[in-house]
Amino acid sequence: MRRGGLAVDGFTVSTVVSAVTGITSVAQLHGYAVMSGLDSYVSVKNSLMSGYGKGMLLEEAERLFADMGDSTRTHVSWNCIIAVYGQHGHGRKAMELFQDMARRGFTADACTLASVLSAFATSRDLVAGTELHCRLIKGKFICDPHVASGLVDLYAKCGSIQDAWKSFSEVDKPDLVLWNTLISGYSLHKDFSEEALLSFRAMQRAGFCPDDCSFVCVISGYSNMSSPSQGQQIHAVVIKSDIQSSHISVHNAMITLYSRCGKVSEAKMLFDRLTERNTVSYNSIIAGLAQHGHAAEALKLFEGMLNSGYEPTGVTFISVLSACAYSGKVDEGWGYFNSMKQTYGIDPCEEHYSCMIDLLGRAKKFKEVEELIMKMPFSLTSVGWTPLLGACRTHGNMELGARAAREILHLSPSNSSAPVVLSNMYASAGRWEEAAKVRKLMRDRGIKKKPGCSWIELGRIIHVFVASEVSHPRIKEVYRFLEGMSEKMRLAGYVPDVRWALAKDQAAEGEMRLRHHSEKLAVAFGLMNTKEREPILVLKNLRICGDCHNAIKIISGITHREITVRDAHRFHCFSDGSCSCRDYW
DNA sequence: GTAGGGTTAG
Repeated sequence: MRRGGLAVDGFTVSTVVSAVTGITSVAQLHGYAVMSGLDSYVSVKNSLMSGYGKGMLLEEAERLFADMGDSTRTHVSWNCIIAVYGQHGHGRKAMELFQDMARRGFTADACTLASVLSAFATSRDLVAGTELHCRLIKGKFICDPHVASGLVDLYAKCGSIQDAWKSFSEVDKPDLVLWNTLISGYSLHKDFSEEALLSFRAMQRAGFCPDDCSFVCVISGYSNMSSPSQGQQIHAVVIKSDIQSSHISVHNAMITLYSRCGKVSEAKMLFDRLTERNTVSYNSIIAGLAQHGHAAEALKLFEGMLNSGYEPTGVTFISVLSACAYSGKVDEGWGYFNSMKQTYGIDPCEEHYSCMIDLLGRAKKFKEVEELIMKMPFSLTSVGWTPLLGACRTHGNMELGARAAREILHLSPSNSSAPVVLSNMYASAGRWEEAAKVRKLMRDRGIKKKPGCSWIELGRIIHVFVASEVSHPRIKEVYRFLEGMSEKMRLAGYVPDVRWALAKDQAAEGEMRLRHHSEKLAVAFGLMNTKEREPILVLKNLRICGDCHNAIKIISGITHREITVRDAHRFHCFSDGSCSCRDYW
């Protein structure tokens, strides 16, 4: 351009700067602007501020803004710095500037509000966000798609999905991004996966052509549904849409979708075929492999990732540490945990500590767990206490388990799984009175146990089984089938483990209850209704019970079937009488 | 010249 003899003005530099996201380029352009005197243009300063913000260099942006002073600033300068604070998750700071701006006589526009709201969404600040929303209700701004998407995003990320929908419905003509925000909001909530799909279709009916982001959002909604046939269906839609070749994030979402549907080998194939990868691609496949118990492969891939020059992130380490936890690799886990800070400059957050607690707890190293908790730079929330409680149950550490359960109940009083686990622990140790006390506490507080349910998809129909419930139309056949198999199971070494029966049952009654566990019913139904040797997949909302785990191992041996059960934590792949988790879970 | 949505874990 310069060689062609055309003048480079402030506007050109602004345009170029805003098109550049890499920080080195922004710094270079900044240098160029200073040298050529173009930095006297406000528009250039504004764009440089945005450029620095996108490059996560908050201080540089702040310096530019401070140097400008009130005489140079325009309302766009204010909008830019507010957006930068939003990108860094500083909601309250964005709000302060928003108020400051008004005090100094600058008028806020839709652009300003969209940025402030997005800042609150990023910082999950429902209180401040709602306050701002209330002040907007009388005005025209809530009908602006940019402002509305800030509201939808805020409410969805803070868990108020109904309010997200309300904010969406205020807008007469939603644009593509607003639709995507709604779909993404639904996809964040497991119970609203169906709505994510419905919105995706509604958006198409409204005449919009989904972009890469729409696909990413709807695919992550599908991932929560864990329905293999629907997973394949959306893959077909992606391929047909022709969007797939160019968008790495769509592929990454598909990798997760296949993993969560129990098809980790398909996920791996997809990953292997990628011509372009990024850190998230690695994070996705490492997570998938870890959840399926392929710890060695996950860790090998992690090493491959490092060798190929990809920088791991905090999320990478969550998968890596959970791979170690699932496979009992204590020393390796410590090595990776320590390398986070030392080698990669990543400060471990509570999730990482929680993985370490899980790793050490499963390995029965409770002393090390307590030391780690003492050394932590913050106090544990239920995120960390939950795996510890699980480990205490596995190893029968009643005292520490009771403490963990108390802490969880204190921190999140409506948590229903902690008291159930605790009362089961007491019950399996024969401490019935204490078990009953916990049950009473649950009743008093109105805490209800989440019913265990398992489901299996056959011919695109999802069959749901709830423990001890007889609502499935063919439930009698299922019981007959299990009855018919019980002798073979006994001969193969199955002994019912009544420690997993709830409450104060007599042994015989406990055994009956075990037989009614939802995962056994779903597995039996699968075996009855599929061809010989056909693998089956069962999904469960809670963790698989120890007795079912043992029973399904034996069933896989006597029926020569590959049976995969995905519970709330991970996948168990049973075949020839053993499980991919090697009984370490 | 400035603004809104996305993938990964638990």
